[in-house]
Amino acid sequence: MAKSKNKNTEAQILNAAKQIFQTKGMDGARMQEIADKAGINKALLHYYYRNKQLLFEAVFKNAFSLLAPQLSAVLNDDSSIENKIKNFTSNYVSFIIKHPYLPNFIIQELNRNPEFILKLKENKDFPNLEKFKIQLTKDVSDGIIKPISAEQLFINILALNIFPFVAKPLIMAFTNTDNKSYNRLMENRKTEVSNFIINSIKHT
Amino acid sequence: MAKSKNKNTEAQILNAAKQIFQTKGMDGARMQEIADKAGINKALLHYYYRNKQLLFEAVFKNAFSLLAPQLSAVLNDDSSIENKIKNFTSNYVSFIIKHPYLPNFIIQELNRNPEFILKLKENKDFPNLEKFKIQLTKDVSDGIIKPISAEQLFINILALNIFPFVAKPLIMAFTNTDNKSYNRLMENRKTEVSNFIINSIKHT
DNA sequence: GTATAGTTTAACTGTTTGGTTAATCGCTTT
DNA sequence: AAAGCGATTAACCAAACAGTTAAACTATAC
Repeated sequence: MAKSKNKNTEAQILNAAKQIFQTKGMDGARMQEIADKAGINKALLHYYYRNKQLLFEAVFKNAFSLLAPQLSAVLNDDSSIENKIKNFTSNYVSFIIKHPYLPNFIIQELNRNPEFILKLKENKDFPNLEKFKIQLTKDVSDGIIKPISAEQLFINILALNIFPFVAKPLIMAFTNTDNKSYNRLMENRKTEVSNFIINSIKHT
Repeated sequence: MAKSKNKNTEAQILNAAKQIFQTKGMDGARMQEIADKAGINKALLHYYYRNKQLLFEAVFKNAFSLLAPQLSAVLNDDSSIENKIKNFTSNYVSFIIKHPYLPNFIIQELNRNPEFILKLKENKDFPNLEKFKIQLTKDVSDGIIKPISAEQLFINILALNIFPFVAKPLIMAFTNTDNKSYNRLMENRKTEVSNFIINSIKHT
């Protein structure tokens, strides 16, 4: 079984590392805990991934490669701005439910080490605003959409969708909600948020 | 000089701890590094604050006590909803410039330890939505503002204002901006964001 | 069946880290 | 001037930690 276990253990390690790193961060994670969660010896971690930093980077890149396509969808598909916003908003909530710790993990670790994103930017799949910018400029000059820069609109879309999950404990406290009703709030946002954005930018 | 230095060192420690904890987080911070930054011996940290956890809590509570009044302003002053949004949005950007690491620090540490907010909720100054809710309900039934729940609107206000600072490295990469032009973007948001919100919710 | 090569482990190492201790310093009081 | 006391330090300690090593295990090739 040894050789067939090969790929299996490697994936098991990555999966365990994902759980630990995404909840505790690079500094809070312990190699021993990852090994325990993967059900293997600690030395085996170093056999597959040479050290903590490399294991972390594998997890981080993997996480980012899940998030990036979600964003690229808003920026590069061929539908109208209005539809892009609608689709992204409803899809993103579903996406997050599958990967609840992901956005916070990425944001937290990028703040700890901002140079890290330079490596990611070299990738050709890295989200790019150009197409979105052209489309928006056209819609604005056509009078479909009120004047707004692509950067500001993009920031607003990200903010309204991502922030409620990143700041979940804080917002739960302010709004006095438990987990169940918070999830209901988030479920409502699938349509609330896109209406909110479109209301704001669409010419009447 | 010893007794006069008393209050001075305690504040120096808290200040150094603030800088280290807010940039590196609880797990990434080192007691030695805090001592060095405060210009004192490591044992003196334990003399004033018994251990790392208590020193951290002092820093955290201090940070939260700066943020809370900013939020309470939106919720409890007597101006119109429109003015609240305008004021908060422009004030918040100025506030952040003075305390750039603060929102991220609070969000990050609350995610690491969500039970921590329970202690804070006991405080009577803890931001409360009740007044805001009543005001909004009235404005909605008076036809001044389009139907929206207080929770959703409050989340939107926080998201649009706070997220760009929390996710700064990520957004800088997506929008291809350096520090200078990012700050310009943020400066523009002082008016952009409040217009964006008011456009969306105000009845025409 | 045994040599080979990749996989896995137990045990170990060196260093970092939070925290302690006992001594010293310097001001104030008497 | 010396006793008293809070503030400060150097030196130390035990635990936790990332990483290493050398041996054992297991499937396959010959």
